[in-house]
Amino acid sequence: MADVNFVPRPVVAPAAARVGPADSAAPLPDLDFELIELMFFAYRDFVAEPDQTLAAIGFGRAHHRVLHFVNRQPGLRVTDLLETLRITKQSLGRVLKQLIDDGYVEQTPGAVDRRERLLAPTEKGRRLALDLAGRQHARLEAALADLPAEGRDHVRGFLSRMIDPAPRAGLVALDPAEES
Amino acid sequence: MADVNFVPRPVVAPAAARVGPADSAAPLPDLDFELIELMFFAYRDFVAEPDQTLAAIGFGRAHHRVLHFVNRQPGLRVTDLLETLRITKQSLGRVLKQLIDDGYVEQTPGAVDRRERLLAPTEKGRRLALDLAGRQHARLEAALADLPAEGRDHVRGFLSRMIDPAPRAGLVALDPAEES
DNA sequence: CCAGATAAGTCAATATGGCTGACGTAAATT
DNA sequence: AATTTACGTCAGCCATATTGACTTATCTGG
Repeated sequence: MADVNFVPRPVVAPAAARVGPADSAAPLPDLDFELIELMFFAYRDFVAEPDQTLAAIGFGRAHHRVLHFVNRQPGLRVTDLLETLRITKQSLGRVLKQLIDDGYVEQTPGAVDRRERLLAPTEKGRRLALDLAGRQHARLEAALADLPAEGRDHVRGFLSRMIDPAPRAGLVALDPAEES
Repeated sequence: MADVNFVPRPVVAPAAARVGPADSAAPLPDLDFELIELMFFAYRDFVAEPDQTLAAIGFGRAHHRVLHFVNRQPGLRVTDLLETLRITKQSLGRVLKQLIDDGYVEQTPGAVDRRERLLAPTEKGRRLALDLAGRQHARLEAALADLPAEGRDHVRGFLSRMIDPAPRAGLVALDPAEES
């Protein structure tokens, strides 16, 4: 067990067999390199399919992320999106403009605060977002299919705990020296 | 259950509460958006820490990947690395050159095939690779800590099955029409 | 032994998606 | 009335990826 389905790399040959003296016998620390690599390969293949679909219509991964969250939370503000994605206004501006110009996302002024531009997917945008999400969902489902019921919760819990807690917006300003 | 530790987004307000008419009641297909987002946030935070360390010495994520696999399989060839990372020779070239120039990676001509340049980390390279891997390992361990013994296997199996099978190098040339 | 394949490196151009810094404008808040 | 906030935009920089073309050294099969 432990390397259940591990196929990613070419694994051409033991590699170390090609070097002569490089067998430096330094006791490698007990790190789970394999799990680290699983994260890398899993994420890479997780986004590969959407990437292809997007490339065909002149979009990239950045457009996907924006469209995804706009579709998930219609009516969200630009600022919300910036915080969610943790990118700058300028970076967002570029891709958002394209999404709007190409008719995937709509902007409407906020009803209560008219400075806000609330974002929502158009029907076209919703279709694309759901198409992309559908592929990713299918892949996730396939990977979860063999697991027992608790397995799904384990995976979900694991991923949740890999996430840094959201930076508490207001409360950070306190200088530790000020504590006295 | 199901949203065990889900904290990522700012979640400023229900969002839909700000739009008036946008409640288009279209029956959203039954996709696990939350899990899709967990993948996104988990991976983002998984690489964030290494990214910071690397930025301090003028390296980026690309250097991390190269150094990681060189450290993992000392003596591997440039070609192996290209296949593992699925990038082009030119992309690799730039990054690899920097790693060599800065003394993190060494090249030695293959003993049997002298065209090959076998890659191995220097002591300095090994230290950096292990430092980065150590942080990622710690984060993974923390996320796995709460799980029961089988939980770890579930996570591992899930990630493994998220990976596309390696393209069988030689066997692809067969045109289906040629089958007859 | 030589022709051709292979391993690696390199030059040049291009695209994407991040970033900083500096401004501008409209609307809300104090 | 002054300030802050939400958003947009111009300009430039950097990292990382791409394609295409070419060179050099070396290995391998006929």
